[in-house]
Amino acid sequence: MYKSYKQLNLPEIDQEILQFWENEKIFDRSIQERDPEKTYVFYEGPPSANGLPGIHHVMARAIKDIFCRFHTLQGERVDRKGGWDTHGLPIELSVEKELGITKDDIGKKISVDEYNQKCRETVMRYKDIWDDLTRKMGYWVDLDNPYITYENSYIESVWFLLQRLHRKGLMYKGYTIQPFSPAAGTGLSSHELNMPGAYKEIRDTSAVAQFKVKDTDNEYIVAWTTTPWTLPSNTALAVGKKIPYVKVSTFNRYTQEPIFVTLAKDRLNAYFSEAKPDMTAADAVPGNKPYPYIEIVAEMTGAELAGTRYEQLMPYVKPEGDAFRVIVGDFVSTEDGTGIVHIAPTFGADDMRVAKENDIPALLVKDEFDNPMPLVDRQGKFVAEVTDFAGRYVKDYGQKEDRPTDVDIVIKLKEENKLFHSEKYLHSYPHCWRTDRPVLYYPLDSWFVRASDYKERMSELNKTINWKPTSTGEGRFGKWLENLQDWNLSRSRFWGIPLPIWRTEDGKQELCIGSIPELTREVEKANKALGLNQEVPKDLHRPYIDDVVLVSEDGQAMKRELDLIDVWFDSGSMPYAQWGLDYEKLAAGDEQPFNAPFGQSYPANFIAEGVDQTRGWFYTLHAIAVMAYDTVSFKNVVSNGLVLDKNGQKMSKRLGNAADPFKTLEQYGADATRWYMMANSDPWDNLKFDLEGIEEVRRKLFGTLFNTYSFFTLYANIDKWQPQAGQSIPVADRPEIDRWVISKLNSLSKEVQEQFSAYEPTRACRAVERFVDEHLSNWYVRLCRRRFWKGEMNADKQAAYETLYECLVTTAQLMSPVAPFFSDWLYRNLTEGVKDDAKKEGSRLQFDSVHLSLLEPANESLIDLGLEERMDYAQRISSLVLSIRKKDMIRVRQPLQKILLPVLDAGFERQVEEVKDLILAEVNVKEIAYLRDDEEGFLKKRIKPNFKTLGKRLGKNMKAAAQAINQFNQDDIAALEKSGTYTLVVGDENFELTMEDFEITTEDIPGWKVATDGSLTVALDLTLTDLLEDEGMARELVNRIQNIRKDKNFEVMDRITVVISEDPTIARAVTNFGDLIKGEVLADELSIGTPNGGEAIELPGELQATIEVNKRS
RNA sequence: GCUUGUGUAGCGUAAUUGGUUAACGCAUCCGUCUGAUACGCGGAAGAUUGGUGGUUCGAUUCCAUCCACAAGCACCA
Repeated sequence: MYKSYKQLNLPEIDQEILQFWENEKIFDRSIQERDPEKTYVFYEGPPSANGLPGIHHVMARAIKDIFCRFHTLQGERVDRKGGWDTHGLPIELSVEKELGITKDDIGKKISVDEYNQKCRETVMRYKDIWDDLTRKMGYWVDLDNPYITYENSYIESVWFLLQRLHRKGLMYKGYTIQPFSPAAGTGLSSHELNMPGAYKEIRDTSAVAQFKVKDTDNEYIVAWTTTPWTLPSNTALAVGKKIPYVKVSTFNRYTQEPIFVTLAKDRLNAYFSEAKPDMTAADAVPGNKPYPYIEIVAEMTGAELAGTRYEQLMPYVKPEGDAFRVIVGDFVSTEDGTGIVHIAPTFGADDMRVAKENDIPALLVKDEFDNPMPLVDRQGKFVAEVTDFAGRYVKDYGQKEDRPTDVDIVIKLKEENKLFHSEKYLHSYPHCWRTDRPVLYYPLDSWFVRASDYKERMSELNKTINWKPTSTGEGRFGKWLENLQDWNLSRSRFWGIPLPIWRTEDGKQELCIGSIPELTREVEKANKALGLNQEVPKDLHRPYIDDVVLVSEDGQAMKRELDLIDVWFDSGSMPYAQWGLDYEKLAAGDEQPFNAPFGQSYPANFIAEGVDQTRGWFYTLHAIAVMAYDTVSFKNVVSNGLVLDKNGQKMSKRLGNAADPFKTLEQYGADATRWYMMANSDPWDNLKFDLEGIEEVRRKLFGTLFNTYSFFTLYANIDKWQPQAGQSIPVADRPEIDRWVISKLNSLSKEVQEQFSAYEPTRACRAVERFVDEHLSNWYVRLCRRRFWKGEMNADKQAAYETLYECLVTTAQLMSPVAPFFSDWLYRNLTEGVKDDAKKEGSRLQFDSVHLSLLEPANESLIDLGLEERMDYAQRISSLVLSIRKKDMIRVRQPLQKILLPVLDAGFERQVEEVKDLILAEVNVKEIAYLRDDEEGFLKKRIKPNFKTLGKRLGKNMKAAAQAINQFNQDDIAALEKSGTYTLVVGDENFELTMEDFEITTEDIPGWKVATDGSLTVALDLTLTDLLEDEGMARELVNRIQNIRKDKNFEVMDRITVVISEDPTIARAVTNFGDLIKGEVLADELSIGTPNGGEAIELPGELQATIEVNKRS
């Protein structure tokens, strides 16, 4: 017996199947039972269990799950090691928030030890919730043996990779400009700068300073800045190579002295009102108002201007090198300012870069340890050397001063005839999210990976990766690689992987450690040399590792560089670090000394994450693989889009529009949710997540399939039908419609397998939807219903059962990657009773779960495109007939005599003839007649040019040709059809056209009711004879009696007796079609008489009658 | 600001890669069928394919430009 259910309950199925999977260890078996030689490698990008999972995680993980399951289905072995990302800023932040401390307090209020302990506890806080989601959504990943990035074995593997890069000379310590918060005393990551609210609109004092050209009396180059405090550090001016500049004569508005100023021609109007040759000093007014200039005395391009030397603006400190030159910068624009940019290499990233390119020195002083430092210290104060402003904060850091330093600098410039213009300027400027104080761009020491050295190689190898969608790989990722900068590895934090570099005091000797054994050796060496008694710490994190002192070759003590590494390096190392180091291989000098099964699991066949990982995980995986081993680390990558709310807004807790993944799964089930996400749109498009869409999927796909299954079980249980090996009817011997649906099924199987192989889940899902709804349920089952419930078991019935059964089993397999629960439920219900036998025979029904089954390639020999075509005709012709009936209000139960079909071509008639019976039964018509063209002029035809074939040949004559062809009359068309060729004359050119250059359709059959669909035309004979009317009435009676049976809750197989009240029309119908009625409603007796009670019914023609239906005892 | 992507009926998506009635589903309205299916079927209404220009005999499709949305990267004088 097949299990039958009252109604579909997907969440209940989830529960049941989950239990089953766990009890029978199905996930484990789905890996263990596969050939270890045939692997499909998948990498799990580690989530952080520090935050709660959202609905977008369901999306991302559904994608991962689908392709892993699909490849399992194809017989491959897909190991799926889970992982946890345990380091990083968000974790530190949540710990600090909880403890109510700031970074400053670490080491003071709380020891680093305690702090890190707290991080370690916090990081797995939501692990249980994550595991719960993983389980409930049906994501199969190994959670029992995950890699965890804070474990020693992981850390030392990362060290090994770092050491490998170090040995290749790819790591260096350098000075770069980074966002820095003086108030908090820490550098900030771009992540922190992009926190909401970090950029604020503020009003700054801006200045246009006058830089005096060397060896002139009063010629100046003017440059604008919104940060006057950087002016003492100026060492160059940048211009645009092709930008035109002008030198104009005028007066200084503050000193009234005559001056010449150079600025971009495009910016002239920003500072001057007009040319006024008779201008006097009195015309130069203070304030913001532009005033005139006398005249343009010279014009030049930036390229010509470059090389000009000028005097230092604020000569507090002398530079070491060739400074104070005009140089060319690619970033210079004329959008605002003067088109000339003031360069202070210590306080701007562009500045530093362009200065380096032009050998411009930075302005530096020596700190107390004789190390170079900029003119502003780490607290944001000017150094002593900047005498006028020494000790003053450059920005507002809570000091109580009369005036901001910027204003005093401007005043000083004004007095010295060095200021051309000043005004308050409103702009957005980054602030430290913690202290709310402005950020400075400040040069900091950092460790870098020379990623830019591998720029070309990374691009090259990237081209071998299959990106979904390609635009992300070529565009977003490709462009990023083209402009690759060195990777800043340093993070001055506490909870993360420590940089394994030890240096001597002078920084001249350094050692990069690549494993715990190596560290042990070095510690022993140091102990001996320095007389210490150190041990390798049990935990490689700070602060323990900071205490380790190593020794250089010449006996100097070496201390660890205090930085941690960027957490992105952690996750990018997972292909190697998830397995840990194999010390034997390491000792043997293996270049890839990682534990098994590293060799079989590198590189990955497939990874998937959100697009936001393009420059995150996708990049770090790629960069590390290319730099360390000159390979790709993944061959296929799917980057999914965002999950937005149904209005296209980003989901956020704040807006309250975030969908709760648990509620969604609980209410709709995992399968409907997953299916909706895949079928609705390509996963790389943003998804407008709408619960109604899930409901629709539940109804249309799962509901339909459930009903199809219910239908099958209803009759299969009555007939006690089960598939039996060796007894099945060869497909070739089955009826047309069976062969058709089997053909469709194999076409589907082919399509679905192709699409999944090509990482196109949406296309695969839509193909399944179409098959289930349009073909299986609403054509095959609908037309075959009678075969299941009519009569005794015979070959035809047997064929019907087998066909439907095969369709259901294959469909379960095909949909199983996306809908793992329902498909398993379906597969198991179908195979439960036959599994034992199937095991003996080794058939595909033998498996304990659909996820252990093997999906065979589509059987192409069963695909019959001709058959599919004629069934398509049948569907369309039926639909057309029904539409004519509808138009003329003739109900389907009323039989009609004849359908008339104009013959399109010889093949058409043959095709339709094969499916004639199906059409006639479906639309309740007695016969089909074909109209050939013998009777000229009977059919009214329409002709259209075939643009596809003609367009190429005719080119611009196409328009004239189309016009000529559209004007063909019926005789022209007939002549063309007879000869098969036509000579088209356009202008003085002749074109020989053949039949395929035209599309001829039948437009009308005079005297008949006609409907058309594309090239198909159907006419219907609406004449009603008495006999037809009687049969129509008989069918009405069948319908009423069936309804009564149903109302009375009779069993499907119950026999009945029927008495109908007297009426001449009814009597005639009963006389002529009594046997038909009896057969349909399973009546042993049918009579006209006086019903004893019974049901009152209405019949067409406003006929009233009473029918008495009784069960036969 | 730069880069990338998206824009088709109220909503969600198609369109054989440049070929002529722009398709499907949901929702709405009207009608209808059913002994698996409150499901199906039939019909109606609903679109200047974001705007403008261009290439072409022909553009939803190619190009340019603008607009809107989203993301990424910058944010700097």
